[in-house]
Amino acid sequence: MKKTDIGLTNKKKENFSGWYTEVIKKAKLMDYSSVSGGIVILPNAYFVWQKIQDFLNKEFKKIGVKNAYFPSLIPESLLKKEKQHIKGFEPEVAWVTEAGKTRLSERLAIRPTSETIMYDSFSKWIRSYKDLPLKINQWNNVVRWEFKHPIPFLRTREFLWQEGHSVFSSKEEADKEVLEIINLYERVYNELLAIPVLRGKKTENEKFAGADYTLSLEAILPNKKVIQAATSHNLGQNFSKAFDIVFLDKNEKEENAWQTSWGFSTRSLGIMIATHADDKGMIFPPKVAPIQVVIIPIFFEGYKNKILNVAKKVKDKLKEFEVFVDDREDYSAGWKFNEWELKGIPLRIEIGPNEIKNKEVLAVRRDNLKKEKIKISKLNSRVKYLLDDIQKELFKRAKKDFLDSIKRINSFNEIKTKENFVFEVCLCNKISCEKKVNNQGLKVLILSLDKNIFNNNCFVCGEKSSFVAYIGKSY
RNA sequence: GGGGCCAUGGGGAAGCUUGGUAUCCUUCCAGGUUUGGGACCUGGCGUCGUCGGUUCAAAUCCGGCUGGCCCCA
Repeated sequence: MKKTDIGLTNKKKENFSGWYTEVIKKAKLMDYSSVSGGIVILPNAYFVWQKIQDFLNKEFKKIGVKNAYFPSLIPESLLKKEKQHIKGFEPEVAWVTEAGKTRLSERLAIRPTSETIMYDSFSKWIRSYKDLPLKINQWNNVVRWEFKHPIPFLRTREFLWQEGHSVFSSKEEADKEVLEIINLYERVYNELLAIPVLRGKKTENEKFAGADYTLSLEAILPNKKVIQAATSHNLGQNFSKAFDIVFLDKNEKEENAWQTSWGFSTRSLGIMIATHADDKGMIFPPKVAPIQVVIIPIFFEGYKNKILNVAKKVKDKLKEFEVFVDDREDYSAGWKFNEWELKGIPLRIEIGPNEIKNKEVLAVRRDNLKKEKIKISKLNSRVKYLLDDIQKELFKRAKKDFLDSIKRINSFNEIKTKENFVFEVCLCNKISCEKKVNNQGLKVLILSLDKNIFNNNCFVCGEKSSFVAYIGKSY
């Protein structure tokens, strides 16, 4: 076979969108459906989504968030109750107008987000301060009919997410929660997906329609475009006024409740793929890999059964990991190596006659293709170490690209006036500064900016501190 | 919002200008020899996104629709 036929035809650095599409198709992460902007999320990608769900559900439980489910159709009258909200979403709402041959008396929106339908219920449920706080989350799909061309995972007209909605009796509690949630989302990116993100606040033009303010995470794609990675909104009393969510406080006084809403979507899968995959194909961070270790028996005449037996034993030793034995006999070993590299499995273990002789296996890591012989007696602990190390290495690599990108974006010199902002990053110690990656990158950015334009007060603590914003080219 | 490109078997391409019933690579299926970086032999499946028009005849020409991609605001 010709060398050019091996692996991907597009290069990550030369043709990002061609490369991205090729990776997700060939690694079997998604398939196109016959609805424009609607994709099929295939099992390998959906596995990652389930890992994210597991993580978030566990954390939600700790802070008293409960899962529930609300209808996907929202009556027009409800959707229009909060003025800023409908103004922001109206252009991209899809409507149901008929059932069978009957025209509906009121058209129904397919939810672009669920504030309105949920808060209609909340107003019935909440009577007293004793009913608060109320924290409800739902895992669902939403439809936002964007007219920009869809990009699998990154911009689709239907996507999966979780949307959390909390109601509090004071502004302070709401302020505290939006920050707490954005920190939680950052942990999903850092700890599970091994992706660095910037944390900050959206500008007035970019904030959620109907919110007082929006905190967000922004990631940077390999093509240097900035992309919103998750958001957490403080809704103030805007919706509680529109939906009449009132409670009696301890002094028997009626008061409007304070609300927040926050979401994390399957766009994160696209950011993960774009960040870690390379010119050989996908690379899964080990913590979310559908298969963490693939075992490839190398068959030789007379050794077949022996090798299969050892492969089985090795698999049993690695019970705590997701392991797959590729014992297909009609594919050559080389073919399998390439296929599993394309699919992004973090660690490959080869077992052949040499290994059997020496009671060891040959391990090859996907991130740098380094090979290493491991004694079978030490297998479990070494595999654990290697998977951890791959996770760390991917994060380290992503951070390096992240900083390079920030320098590049900075050099674009597109930021001239405050009106161009989409996003502000606070350098206040209380929020972002424990992350060295943010510090370093932003220092570079800030040096070349006009400090008179960019100085501001911290949006959380109110102290004088520097804000930085960039537009780059955002998705 | 404005402009451009593309659609041929599971994947990738040629054929289209000048209409004559489709070719190559790969995959897939069956059998056999193989397996340490995409093995080989033999045989086999598969019909031009979709709807309509022109024509004796359409992958090819014309129009609508659907889907995909890119660039600029």
